Amino acid sequence: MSQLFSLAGTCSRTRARAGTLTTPHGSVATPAFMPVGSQGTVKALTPDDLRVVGAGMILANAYHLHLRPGVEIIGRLGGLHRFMSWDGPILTDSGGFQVFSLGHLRRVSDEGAVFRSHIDGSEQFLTPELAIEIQEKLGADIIMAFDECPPYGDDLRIIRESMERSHLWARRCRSSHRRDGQALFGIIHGGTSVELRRQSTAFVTGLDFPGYAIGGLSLGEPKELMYSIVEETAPLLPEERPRYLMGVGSPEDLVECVACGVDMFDSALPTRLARNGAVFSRDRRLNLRNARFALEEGPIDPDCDCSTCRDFSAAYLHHLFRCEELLAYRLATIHNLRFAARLMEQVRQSILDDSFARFKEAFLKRYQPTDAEARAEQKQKWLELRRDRQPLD
RNA sequence: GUGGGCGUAGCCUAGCGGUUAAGGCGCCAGGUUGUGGCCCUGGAGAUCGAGGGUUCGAAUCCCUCCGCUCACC
Repeated sequence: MSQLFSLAGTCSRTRARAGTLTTPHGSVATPAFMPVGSQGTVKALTPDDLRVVGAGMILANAYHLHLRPGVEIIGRLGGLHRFMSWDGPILTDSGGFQVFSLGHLRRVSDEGAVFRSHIDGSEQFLTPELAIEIQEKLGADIIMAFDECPPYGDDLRIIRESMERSHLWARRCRSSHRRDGQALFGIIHGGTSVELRRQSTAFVTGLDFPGYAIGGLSLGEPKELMYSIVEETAPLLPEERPRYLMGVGSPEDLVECVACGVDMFDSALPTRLARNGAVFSRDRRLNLRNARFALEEGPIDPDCDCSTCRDFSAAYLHHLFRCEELLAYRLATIHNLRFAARLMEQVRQSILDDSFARFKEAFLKRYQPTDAEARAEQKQKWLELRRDRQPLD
């Protein structure tokens, strides 16, 4: 397989990197945000829409597609790319996260996880080998190791046991993966413990994967805690391999974590928020359902170059959401994904110009993610937590 | 016209003698991070159709009126 990742530039004042991912279905400029399309569709959009908003790679999900329609069907229909008519790069998640978040967990052992389908309640058994087999049949360009994702708040002993199980599974994934032209990424675990993250990084990088993910974050921990773990973990990963932070995608998180040296991100947040009427703008997040938009003639973001902002007023989107019209989902999703893609483009350009540190400072100063009260609450939570956690690290 | 039923927040209802009238929808705001379009959390909003009476106490019981509705003429 040809070189998967190449560096194009680095920032002199932070750890930010710009690079290129090269896959059988095209190349992707990094840092990159990958929209989530679990069921073989980024909800409300067509592949043409995705190309227009500048989505490089998209993320599908082995768990969802295995339960429905099943990989046999997708295989007979020519694989996932052909099935969903998207000829760009695809990354599939193994389903580890879903087993532990969606499915009714029955039993987990070193062998694998027994759980109930969230669709029909049937009993399912997923092992590292099966997760790889499913992902090989789907045919994504990048696939993920099967891992365990313990909830935030578990104590250190449980996090360590879970991490060790993920390590065991990572080794089995590595040795059962056969398909050429498909890169298997290992996943670093260890919760919010810096020490466990170090151990996990040493173990997983020892298995020599073509790329590495930081998993088990963004599960309810305060943002500052997540940043500090990413800051400690990302630099330990091999410089010449791509680094993927799983499940992170708010604008401020993207900028913060690029600065720690992360190259790839995915998150349901931009698309999910869009379907609930929340959109990003240059200054802050907006809730289009708010009454104040009823007469707003301008676009939701005057700086945005997406088709939604070009053609429609905020007042019209407000109306569509009030009526629960289907077009609302599409227009808001187009905007949020364009916002994320454009943010990544600007970030990348500033890294290449070596002006990223200034860009980051200016962006974070202007962009207000949520309202002040909610942020203060988060900060308080973090301070209390830091007090309680002192003995652990 | 006669007899019955019903009038409780913008809408639909619960409460049928006992603190401060409850809930759903809607409305006003928050939240949402390896996606179920769901969901969660706050908030505002009611002279209980009007007037009179009984009672320590009435949305609740009685009387009159008004409005809606059904049946019979």
